[in-house]
Amino acid sequence: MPELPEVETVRRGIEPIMTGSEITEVKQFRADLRWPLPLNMPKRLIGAKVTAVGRRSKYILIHLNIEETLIIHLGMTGRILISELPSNKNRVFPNTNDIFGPHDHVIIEFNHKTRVIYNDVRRFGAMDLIKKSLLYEHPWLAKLGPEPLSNDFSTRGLKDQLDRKKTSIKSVLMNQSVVAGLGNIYVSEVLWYSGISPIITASDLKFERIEGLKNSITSVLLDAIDKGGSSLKDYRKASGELGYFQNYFKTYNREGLECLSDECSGRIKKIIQSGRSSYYCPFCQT
DNA sequence: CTGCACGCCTGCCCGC
DNA sequence: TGCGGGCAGGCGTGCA
Repeated sequence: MPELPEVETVRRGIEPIMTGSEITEVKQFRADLRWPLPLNMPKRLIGAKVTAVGRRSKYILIHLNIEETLIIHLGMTGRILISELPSNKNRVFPNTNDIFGPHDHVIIEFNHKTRVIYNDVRRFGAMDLIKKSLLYEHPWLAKLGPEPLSNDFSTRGLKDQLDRKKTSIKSVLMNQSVVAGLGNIYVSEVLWYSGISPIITASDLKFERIEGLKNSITSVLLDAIDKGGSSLKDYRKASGELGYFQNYFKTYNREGLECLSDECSGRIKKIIQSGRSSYYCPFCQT
């Protein structure tokens, strides 16, 4: 589910409450999500202090004052929600604040009486603890392409990648080793803003069009982050609020509706590429 | 090597 | 109303 803008929104939500805070308790309700959770995770985390909350692509990085960093991935339906711990003074039994949902899998509590709940219906998410010095050699991170909102992302670099790909631009932009963080929604949106058809072969794109594509990637992601990401079914901000970028979709979920480009009278078409839906305007995306 | 179908899970929506 | 099929924001595996 969550793509770069949603993950960044969650990161910004948890950053102020986690940074500088000490982990006082970790409750883990199952041994695995998509993969096994780190062995003895609660024991390894309790007592550690969060030094920073970072992000690489769709992965949240919880930096700690111990030798390990916690990596969190939200998969398709993962959420991170902040909630207050019940105060002992007002504690009643049963304490409704301690009744967790069936999809709450990990709870991390902090010294200032706030807790963070990891909830994931489909359990495609994952967590791992890895030594700081090996963080970017982790299999999840090692092969990622440039961060699209960093200086590592350039038209020239993107062109070098596209030139070597003989498949559709849609599939290539979904490939996390080409550029990190895009998913099915934002690839559709970015291609609409660039006027590029999702079915065009990546290596056929000329420099000028790739420059437009690169600029669209940057501007769409920044705009989506500004709007708190896109809330369809599962995604929520850490505060529980909805993002609202979905109200600005030009293509995604708009099959049969009119193209929103000026002076275009086309309708949005839905096709399947590599098993995933692509939405585009056949008239103004060429 | 590349590209792609598949599976992992649960829930929801649609058509019959 | 009930039920089966298809679909969903990701990603690693295995095969051609």
